Amino acid sequence: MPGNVMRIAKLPTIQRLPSYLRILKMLHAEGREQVSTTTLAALLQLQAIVVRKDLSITGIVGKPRVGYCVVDLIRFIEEYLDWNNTNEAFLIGVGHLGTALMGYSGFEDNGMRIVAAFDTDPEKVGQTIHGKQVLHLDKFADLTRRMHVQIAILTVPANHAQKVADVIISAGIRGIWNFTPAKLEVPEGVVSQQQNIAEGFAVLSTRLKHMSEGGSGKIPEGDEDELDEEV
Amino acid sequence: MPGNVMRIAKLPTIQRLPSYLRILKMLHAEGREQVSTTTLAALLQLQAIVVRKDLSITGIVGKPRVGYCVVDLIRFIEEYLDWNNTNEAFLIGVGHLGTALMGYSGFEDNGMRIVAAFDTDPEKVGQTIHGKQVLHLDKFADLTRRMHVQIAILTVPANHAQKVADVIISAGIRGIWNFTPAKLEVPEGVVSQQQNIAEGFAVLSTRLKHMSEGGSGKIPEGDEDELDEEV
DNA sequence: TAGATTGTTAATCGATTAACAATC
DNA sequence: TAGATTGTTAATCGATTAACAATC
Repeated sequence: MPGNVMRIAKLPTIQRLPSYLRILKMLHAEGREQVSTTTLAALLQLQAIVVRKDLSITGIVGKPRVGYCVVDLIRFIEEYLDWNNTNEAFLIGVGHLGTALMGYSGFEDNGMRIVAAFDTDPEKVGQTIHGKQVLHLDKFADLTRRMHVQIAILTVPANHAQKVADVIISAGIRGIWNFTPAKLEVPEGVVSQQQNIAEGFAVLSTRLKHMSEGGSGKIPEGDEDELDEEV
Repeated sequence: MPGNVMRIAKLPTIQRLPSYLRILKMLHAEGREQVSTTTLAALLQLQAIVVRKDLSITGIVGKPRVGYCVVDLIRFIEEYLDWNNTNEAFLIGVGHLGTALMGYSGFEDNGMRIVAAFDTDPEKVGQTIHGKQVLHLDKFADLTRRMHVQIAILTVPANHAQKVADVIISAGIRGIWNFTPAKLEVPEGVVSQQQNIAEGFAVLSTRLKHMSEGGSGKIPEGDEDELDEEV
């Protein structure tokens, strides 16, 4: 019984919220004060009804014939996602990907900031990368407690992922953004969210394949019986 | 009418296939010859019935009481995803993320290989990163045609994404793996797949928030009426 | 006012889960 | 044989889409 696979209601909605936020901030920068779901939908290649349903979960109230107040909408979405006050995060594993994430400036828009990184490699420990110190993993527990950091970004090799996860969880980490392909087992009360880039490529490959075969990238409904492979 | 938002049947299944593949390759490396959905499900924190349904779309046939032949299953999944013959890809935009992806060795398991990278920055053009040449974007069209490359990985700044996409599409690219937050407009016959890391963090944030509020990270069903925010 | 847009309720669609016969 | 597992059909669940009254 896989009990720690948590279900979250309205998952697709939550996943779409960041793109609304991004567009809204762009509109706000352009001086736009009101926006309708029709406009948002066009910009994001969605149906207007989807946008309306999505926004409603934040509790925002719009004006018929006008739409929504852009700044209010930004505030409601940020509050819903808990992105209104910046969450501090530690990154563990300063490889290529870890280094790239340390230099990614976009996290500030997601209410998150990497404040330090950890590794065990003596070559990396002591360096400063993108303005952030790389510390030895031995110092993780102490710093996590002193700085009350709750979120960790995991960019270690897959075969070390569980071991490192156990360490950082016992140090007090409550949420792990897992960039490794390893499935983590975490205790009750700890959230692990996997960022699986292979997923995305699987969808791309399949759509490309079916496009060249079938025609339009859409997989036909009932006729997947042919199979030129014998066992 | 957002016509280029393509629908693909069984999207969740396709997204799960890479994790089966990863586990199966591990089991194969350990010398395991047969595997049941019960075992796979336990390793991936899924329900056995989900695994069974997922695997069935590849056309694999199992043996009651035994399970599936590991190597056959690997072959069927790879064939379904079109990962059996290595697809060559170009990467555009040699920033932090682009560099990290160029050094990522895991793509070979996904039937994909980055063969060269492109940029317009004179400082970057001419370099060799992780054994791959960085060429000027001017050479993209010529090389794409000569090498018959169909897939591009887009890691340019978001505000250049559409412009660069137009260039590479006219050069013959058929599939774009888009790592920018910008929504791309692509013509009929071209597939654009967005890799949106903010999505993942939105889910993590929301689960963390509701865990500390509600209790177990599961969002309650019908009582999201309270809202301590007045307009 | 006329009409675009919101917000809600109902209908549809697809994915997950349950049930169970078939199989080795 | 007994029983674990497959594969299929049916039931449930949730998300998307459609319809439409309310509103400014």
